[in-house]
Amino acid sequence: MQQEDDVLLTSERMAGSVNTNPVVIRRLLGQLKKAGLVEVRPASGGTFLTRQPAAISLLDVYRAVEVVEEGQLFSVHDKPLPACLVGRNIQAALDTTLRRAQTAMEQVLAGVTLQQVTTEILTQENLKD
Amino acid sequence: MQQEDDVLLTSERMAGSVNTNPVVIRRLLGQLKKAGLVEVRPASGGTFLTRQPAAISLLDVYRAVEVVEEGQLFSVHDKPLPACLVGRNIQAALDTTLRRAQTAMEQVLAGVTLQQVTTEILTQENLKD
DNA sequence: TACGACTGTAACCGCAATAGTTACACTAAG
DNA sequence: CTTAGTGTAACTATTGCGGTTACAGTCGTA
Repeated sequence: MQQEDDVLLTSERMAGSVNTNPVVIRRLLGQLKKAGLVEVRPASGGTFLTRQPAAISLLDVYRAVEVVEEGQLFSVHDKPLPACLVGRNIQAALDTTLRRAQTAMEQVLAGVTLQQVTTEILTQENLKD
Repeated sequence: MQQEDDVLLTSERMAGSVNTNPVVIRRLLGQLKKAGLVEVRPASGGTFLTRQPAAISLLDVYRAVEVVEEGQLFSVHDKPLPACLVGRNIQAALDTTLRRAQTAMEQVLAGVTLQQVTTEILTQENLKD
């Protein structure tokens, strides 16, 4: 994996590449690191994947940057009137459905790897013009 | 459908029931109306479903209040560097996958009706204590 | 061992989205 | 025509987040 011979991949370079600030990149990198997807060299820079791109799914990334808490893609009104029949039970009534919906979405992400995405990008490029 | 004999369902009542402001309710009702899900009596109040609860899916509601544009549950970085291979193509490369993920989620919502939800709520209530 | 390059993170600003609120014109049932 | 309720504009407050600055921590390297 480690591309030492390649050019050094610092947060600064990445930030420049997507028109943003290095700190934003480092924050994201921190999440990816916490999730064990990347390894970061503190001193003389450089970030590397800890696994083969074919072994990392979009769900891994999605979870890592926690677009949404493990819990709930959908969040439900959290201050219902206890006196209300609906307020008391709607959360539970909706819960399994919403959870299933979220899972269905995540399973699609789980089925696509970084490898596939990069391959796709290159394919796109060849089809240009 | 019309429950004339029942108590009048004004935005004020609904707001009180969920601890919010009548205007917030009216805004939501406006979206549901635009989607053709409800009918609202302008003068002496009252809101009614235009279809049987069994004929309204959670997806209908979800779409009506447009939690997310028809287009994209996921939005991708929109100002890529044209000079960058990845920037140029990642959107297209990810597009079909993300669309499939969103559709998978929506299909689950499409499979559940308001009827089922209300039934579920009542069931929950009976299981209490 | 000291230097320099880079990461990790706190702190702050600014912007956008949205709930909440007030106000008021519009509508229709009685 | 009166009155209760809707439709909507306008404003405020709050929240979340990208962007930015600043600086301490880390570690290859001379």
